[in-house]
Amino acid sequence: MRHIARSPSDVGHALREARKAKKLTQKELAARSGIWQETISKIENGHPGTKLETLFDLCAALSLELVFTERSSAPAIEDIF
Amino acid sequence: MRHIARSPSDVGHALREARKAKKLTQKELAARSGIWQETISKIENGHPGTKLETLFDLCAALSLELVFTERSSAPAIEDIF
DNA sequence: TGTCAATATGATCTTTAGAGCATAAAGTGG
DNA sequence: CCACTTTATGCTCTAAAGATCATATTGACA
Repeated sequence: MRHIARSPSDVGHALREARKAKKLTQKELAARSGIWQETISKIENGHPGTKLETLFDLCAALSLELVFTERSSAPAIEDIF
Repeated sequence: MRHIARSPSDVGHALREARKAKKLTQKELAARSGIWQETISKIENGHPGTKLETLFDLCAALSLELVFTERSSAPAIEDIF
């Protein structure tokens, strides 16, 4: 799993893909992360204003990490391998 | 440039390193990103609650992108090459 | 060490995320 | 179709981010 994100809605997309890849429901992820299912739904759908703390709680529960890199010229939202 | 971030303060660290690598002052970055110098200072120092919108504004101004990946077992905060 | 740039801190104010709860809508399998 | 699960939406309330300005502190260097 590897997703490039350049906007909050990309983040929502990446989180949803990661969650699905691990076959978790929002409810299960909520239980693991401490973030409410309703909030997860909103984040996955790109609602504005998500805080970094919330993001990292979800990342931890999904065993994800964020890597900052120089911006590539490659296409944005899509998955890369 | 490549930084792993697993917490908001890692993000602050990564942003500061990226800004310095590009030889920009907080003031210059503020002008480019639309985020206030005071706010940049707080983010770099790990003040809580930074929003994704703010982060991406800074990333855009620094030509950075975020990549979500499976968590490695490698050491956390440090830079990797 | 004096000056100016760079960064940090601190206060106020406005806006809003997210908790928390209820419930609607959408999916899905029998 | 129906019942159940999953996801989305909507509400109120409270805590807090970030804009904004003012100022303190730190850092560079001539």
